Amino acid sequence: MATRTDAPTRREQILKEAARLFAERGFHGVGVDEIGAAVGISGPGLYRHFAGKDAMLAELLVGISGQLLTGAKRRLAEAGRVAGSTTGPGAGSGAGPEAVLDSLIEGHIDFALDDRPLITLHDRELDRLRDSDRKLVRQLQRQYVELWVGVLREVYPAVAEPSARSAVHSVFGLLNSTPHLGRSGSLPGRGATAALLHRMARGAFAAVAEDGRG
Amino acid sequence: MATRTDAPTRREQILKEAARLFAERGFHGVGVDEIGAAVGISGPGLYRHFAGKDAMLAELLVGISGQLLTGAKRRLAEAGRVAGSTTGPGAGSGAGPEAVLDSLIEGHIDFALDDRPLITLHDRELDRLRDSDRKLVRQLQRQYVELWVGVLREVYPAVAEPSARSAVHSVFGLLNSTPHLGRSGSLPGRGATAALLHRMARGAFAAVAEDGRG
DNA sequence: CCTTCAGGTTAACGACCGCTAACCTCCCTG
DNA sequence: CAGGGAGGTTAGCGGTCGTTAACCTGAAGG
Repeated sequence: MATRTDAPTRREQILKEAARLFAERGFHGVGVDEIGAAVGISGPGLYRHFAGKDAMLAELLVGISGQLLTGAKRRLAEAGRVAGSTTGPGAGSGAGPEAVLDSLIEGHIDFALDDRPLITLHDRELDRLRDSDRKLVRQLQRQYVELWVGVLREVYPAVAEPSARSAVHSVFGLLNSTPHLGRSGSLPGRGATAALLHRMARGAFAAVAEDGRG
Repeated sequence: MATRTDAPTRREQILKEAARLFAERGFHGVGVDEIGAAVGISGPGLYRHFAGKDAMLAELLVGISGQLLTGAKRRLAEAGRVAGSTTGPGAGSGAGPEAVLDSLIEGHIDFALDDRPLITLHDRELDRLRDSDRKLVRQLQRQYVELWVGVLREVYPAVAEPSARSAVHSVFGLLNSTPHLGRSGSLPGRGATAALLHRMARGAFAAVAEDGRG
């Protein structure tokens, strides 16, 4: 998460290209030879860096989920509040839950715009993992969702928990739609796109609250 | 689109099971033997009904896109208005564009809730098609999107066209999130889920209009 | 009763894929 | 200047997959 200035290592190159290829053609649709070719080496040379094709996917997916969760926790902490305590409502100290929600949305949008292949993989190739890895990824994802649900219900206390959870999943679907927004074509600049997505996410959440005790 | 009462033909069984399997494990992740086993026959027996595995996927994707577009056109026509004319604005006769938008949303939600595997395939396995089929599907999808964009801009005339198109894609992402909403688990009933999604879609669109000349 | 044909079956082929084995070649270090 | 490990290479094995070939069967029709 630290700002990197040095050149990317071979391992990172491989992961990046593998992510792009997996997103484009699916995990089973890409051969190890193609991944190797994408970084200038060929075929089995990858096995000097990874235990196998599965290991690349696992590292990608665990990395994505962990990065999302870590970023969200950091943003929640930066708001000067205490996260994760399930002890009950009313514990919020101050610093505007609305601002925290905005920060979460902003973070997710940044990720969706900067790492489109990863966001594609994230909800597409999960079932191709070994059981243990899949469980880990799902656990990280669940924590991420629950973190959002908690913040959302502080902003809109009237919304029941199942509705809040569904709403969060749906807004993820909205924010993760970036790969479909013109292949770097007509979209009116990154900033405008981010602003648009942010406004829509807030609008969708607000609509849940209007008569939203489901 | 007519209401069917007779038993499904073997071809339809195959398509349905293939859709489910493709959605679960990806096109390349499913073998023809599995598809055959899912309908009680085994392996190469499928070739009495389809030219090959690719043909099944093609028929599924073309069918989905066509069904969505046809349904949307019908709903637009049922509102007693004229569709598709690019001759300019101001041609709307009456019957509330808001109602048309609601009808489009309702139709898409019905599809997303009733045919989750298909909605998953729809934006996931498109690149596995032969060029001609892929072009056809993309053309149908584009018409569908443009139809939505037209209706949306009648409801919110201040929204610029690129913003409207992005907004439509994003709302599709929201509505298509149904596969992630609990594997038939805790979601509070089909009707409530549909209503929630509908409200969120409207809220997202409304938020585009608020200061939304992007 | 014979034919035909739709809709199956199993066997097998050829291609491809993930992975390993064996080998090579720098470059760094003592 | 050894030498050893990091990071490549090519050859090839074993398994899987899509597809075809050849054969079977039961029901419909004249």
